[in-house]
Amino acid sequence: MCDIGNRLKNKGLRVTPQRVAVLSTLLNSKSHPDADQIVRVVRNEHSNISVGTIYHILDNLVQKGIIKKVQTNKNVVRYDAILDTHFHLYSVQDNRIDDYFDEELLMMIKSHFDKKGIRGFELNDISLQLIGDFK
Amino acid sequence: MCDIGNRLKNKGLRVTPQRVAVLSTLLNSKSHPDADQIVRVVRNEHSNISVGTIYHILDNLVQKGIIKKVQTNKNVVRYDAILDTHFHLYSVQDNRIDDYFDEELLMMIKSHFDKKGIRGFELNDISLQLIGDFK
DNA sequence: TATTAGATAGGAATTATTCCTATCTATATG
DNA sequence: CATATAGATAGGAATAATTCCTATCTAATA
Repeated sequence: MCDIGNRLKNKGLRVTPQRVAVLSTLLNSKSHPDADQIVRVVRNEHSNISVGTIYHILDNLVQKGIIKKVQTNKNVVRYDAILDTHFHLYSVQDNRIDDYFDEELLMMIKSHFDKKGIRGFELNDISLQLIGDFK
Repeated sequence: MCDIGNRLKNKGLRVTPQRVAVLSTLLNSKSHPDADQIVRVVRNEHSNISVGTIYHILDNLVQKGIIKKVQTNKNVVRYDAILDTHFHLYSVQDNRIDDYFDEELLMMIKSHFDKKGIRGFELNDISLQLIGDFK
């Protein structure tokens, strides 16, 4: 059984062609697509998969911690198949979100909070967007 | 002329009761409301201000740099009247977003990027969300 | 291979936002 | 202070993103 099947099975989700199609589409995408973009790619290959199902599957995958939602300031939700904490380069102009891995910065921020913490708040995850323009 | 009037005028926006109501509502709010919440508060006092106008005004204010949009992973846009770069405590459970000011951390991150930069990317702003739970 | 809990298709419903245009008004100017 | 007008608003229709509904289907267990 392929890796994608295992990811589903390990979290107690049945392995269906629809879920495999959605998850592999997201794994193959570098651009943090929204649901509509995922729908278009998935239905290119499997024209019979319904839109509602794709939304439903994306929810499943988020609930089970197999994928994550990406923060935006638009009224669309975008998705990310990379679970390890990492950062995002966010270009407003071309609506593009790229991954940005910076282990040094991540350690710096983590140790900052390990030391001082935040009164009244239990920190679980860090989401850093670097806003600017690609050149 | 009050401070709110000046904020508008300085950016070349006419001072109208509608704009004053929207901006002062946002300034008085600590919770980074979405448009619908702003609509409800504004129309509590001024029941004749139309919903479309409030959306339009929020856009104006963002365009002119008088307010900012806040990143979320829902399909609603939320707003922030504080312009200085600061961070957000983000609780998924109760859908609450609080401000978090941490000058030390901000300086740390800024100087990190002053030193090393990001190849192929011009950095303009930093958006950091601290995800967890209030206790 | 039969059973069934869980998944999907397809479309309707809902929610958030944008668009449209006739009417109105803040403000610059005489 | 009266007025002209560029810009703003009201109200509702239109669009976009997502969720909901339910009859049907199927992966996986025994």
